[in-house]
Amino acid sequence: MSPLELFKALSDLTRLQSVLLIRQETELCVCELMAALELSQPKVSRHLALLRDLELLEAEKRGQWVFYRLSDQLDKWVLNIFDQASNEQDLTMLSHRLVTMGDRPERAQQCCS
Amino acid sequence: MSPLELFKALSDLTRLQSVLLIRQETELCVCELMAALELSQPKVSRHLALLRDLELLEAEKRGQWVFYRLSDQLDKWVLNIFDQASNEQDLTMLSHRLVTMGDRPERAQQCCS
DNA sequence: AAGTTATATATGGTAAAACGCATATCTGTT
DNA sequence: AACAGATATGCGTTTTACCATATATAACTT
Repeated sequence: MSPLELFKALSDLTRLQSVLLIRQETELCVCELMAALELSQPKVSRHLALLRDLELLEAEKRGQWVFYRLSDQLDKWVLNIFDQASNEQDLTMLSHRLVTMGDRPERAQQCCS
Repeated sequence: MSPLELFKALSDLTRLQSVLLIRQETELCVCELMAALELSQPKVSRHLALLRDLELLEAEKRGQWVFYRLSDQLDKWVLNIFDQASNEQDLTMLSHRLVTMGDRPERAQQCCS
């Protein structure tokens, strides 16, 4: 992954929002991103496939859903750039649509204190 | 300047190299960038104009030359992203072509200790 | 003033990216 | 088995980005 490849990957609003929202939420499935971004399924799926091919995202199929999360291979400089962008990019509207969406897939508890 | 606008600006190799080389050299004129990047004059000029319109670069005409440098209005997060990219982008070949180019415009001394 | 150098921009062509729609696949359900 | 939901992909179209060439402008030189 070169800086140029990263900047190309993030130079589309759908992909930028997808990456930053996934980073914030740890993982999201396609239907959750459809709801948050208010976009069609093929459009979301195609952009996620592109990010997966670049190894920015990893996909895991669980039942009928495919969950995407940040690759655990990401270099620090990539994560630093995500951080800088996150501080400038407002995700509150997207998060809100996530919380209020219907039929959100349930997930195992991340924490059991 | 939004993250999306910045990533679009940096998602082209000519623009990415121009910005990082200008950042390293403080300022460069069009003919120096032509020599360093080995590109045609209209190509360099057009990409610099785009970066200037986005207010990433400032242009100053001095005699027959136009010198470009980073805008002094840049937010910290933008500079941080430049830093992260600089660490990953090799500019040694470009710097070398700068040093060895013929008819390089002379500049006032930056320092007079 | 005529020529040369440095830079900017207009134009038209080409290639890449993104899109919408249709469809295929896979999983779970009745 | 039939159906419904979730995801991926094939395909034709549109949009966008980039480029090369030509030309315009400004400054310096002789």
